[in-house]
Amino acid sequence: MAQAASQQLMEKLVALCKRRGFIFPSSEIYGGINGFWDYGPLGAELKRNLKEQWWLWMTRWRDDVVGLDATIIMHPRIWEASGHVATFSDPMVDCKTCKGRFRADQLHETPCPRKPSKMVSECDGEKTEPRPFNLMFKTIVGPIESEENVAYLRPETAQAIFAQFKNVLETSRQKVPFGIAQIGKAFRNEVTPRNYTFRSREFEQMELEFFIRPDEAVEAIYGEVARPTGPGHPGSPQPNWGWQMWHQYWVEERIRFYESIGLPRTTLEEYWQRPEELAHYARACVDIQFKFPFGTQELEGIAARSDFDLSQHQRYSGKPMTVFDEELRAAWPKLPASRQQELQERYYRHRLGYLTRMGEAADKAETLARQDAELLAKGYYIPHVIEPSAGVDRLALALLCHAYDEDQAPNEKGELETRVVLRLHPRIAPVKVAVFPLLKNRPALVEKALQIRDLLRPWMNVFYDDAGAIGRRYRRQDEAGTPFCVTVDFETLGEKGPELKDTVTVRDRDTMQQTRVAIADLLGWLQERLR
RNA sequence: GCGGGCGUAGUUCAGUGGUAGAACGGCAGCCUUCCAAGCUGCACGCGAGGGUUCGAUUCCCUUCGCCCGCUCCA
Repeated sequence: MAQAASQQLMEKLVALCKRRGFIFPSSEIYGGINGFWDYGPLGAELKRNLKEQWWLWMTRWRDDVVGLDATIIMHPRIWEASGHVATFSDPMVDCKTCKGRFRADQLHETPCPRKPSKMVSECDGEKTEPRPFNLMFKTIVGPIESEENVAYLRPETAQAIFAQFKNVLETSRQKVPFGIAQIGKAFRNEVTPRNYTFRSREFEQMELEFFIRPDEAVEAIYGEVARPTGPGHPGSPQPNWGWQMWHQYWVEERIRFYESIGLPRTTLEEYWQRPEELAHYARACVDIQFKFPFGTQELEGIAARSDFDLSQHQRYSGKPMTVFDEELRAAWPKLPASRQQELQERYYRHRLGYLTRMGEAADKAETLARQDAELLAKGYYIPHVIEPSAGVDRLALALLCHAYDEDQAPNEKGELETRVVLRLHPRIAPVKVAVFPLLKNRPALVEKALQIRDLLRPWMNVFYDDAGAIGRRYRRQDEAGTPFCVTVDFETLGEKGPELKDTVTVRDRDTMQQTRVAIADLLGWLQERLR
């Protein structure tokens, strides 16, 4: 029953998005293309506002984060370093009998789902040939279609940040801890795009890579590392924070962001990945999930990625990804020898573990890890990373799902009718204010309304409408999620007495209440409520 | 990728081997002194391709897309 209701809600939402111009199927006149969606006039505004809010929140309003806008196609070696070529392109075998799909190189180690006593390689299910299974979109750079010209559309925006880490560090006058933020398209050849726009093949990400000192460096400088003492926001960043504090800080910051654009905490769930679920390089990962009608699903992942990413690029590119930390350099010689040794040993073990997992030969791994530990004592390290990574499209979908509402409103005859209203937060509403003349066939009303449109237009997205009855125009804006409608009536013109001259009615989307506001105060009145 | 269901107007639906209608919506005009009013008119569709047929939206095949379940999900 609940399932049927949620399905109905999604169907209504999809119809509304189509009808009002939020979201269309891509290439619809040719029958559409699976996993691709376009944003119409209202959707484009919504998404733009969403990204704008994120950008303000994550970079402009902070001193310690800067932006980046990198290319979608990058050097293919980036995806070898990141691990995407390996994990995204295993040849797979499908079993037509049990419908299972298996990695071709693991058939001898994977039990058959039907007869677990046998391995897949020895069961009698009918299997396909191994087929390459690449979740990255491939393309050719340059006109020659040859293997060495193959490149990929990025499956995530993050790697560009790591690849440009050194350039940004050197030009931005930032010091660790600091972050690099980026918004951009990413592409994944998903097996099954599903749930409307939730899992699309072309999508947009908003990612922050926040670079922090390794705990050993914090400890060397400040004596000890501050760790979380309980749940909740830990307050303003402190220099002695270790990775756990930073991770918790970003989880809480991100939730505050969602609250600021109209997703209350009650609509969200935190999912802390269990140790066995974590990627091998991750120390922790929290998914911020939204309770979609089709299930509770991830909006954003906040991962503590250790120094894995920059380390990989250091190994693959041969360029050092270390930073020099003057405070660490100054603090180190003042430490007792035993402390130095203990910190170096811990750092060494961490580096050795990483290098070994990445397949370096034991003796080489030991040499490299020893070098890293020596560098630490001189003030050099590879920064660790906290990565809050959000999907723009699924967030837009979450906002639409949360905003969709139906209530009862009286029509002209006083009968109750169902009113569809998108209760979007004013910050992200595509249209901030609609301006109407009460009647279209009175030139004085129209003229005044157009003046008000022009008055507000430099400051916000305004929509002017004079077609049909006023009630109909209100309802149209309700479906678009417009928080305020301004109507110019005969009072505005001074026909009902001088005291209401040059005032307008402002109608509130959610309460349908009307307020009389002087035109002179209108801009300020609205801006206060749109902030 | 597998199995099942479904594709008719912007939306929700009806219908037929002789090339389609309703409601709501949209646009234009008239009207309308605050919540989808009224009148008049207009526009828009059988997902695509192929086959059978004198003729296909209807039957057949292919394909694309959507929904559900499974699978997958760095």
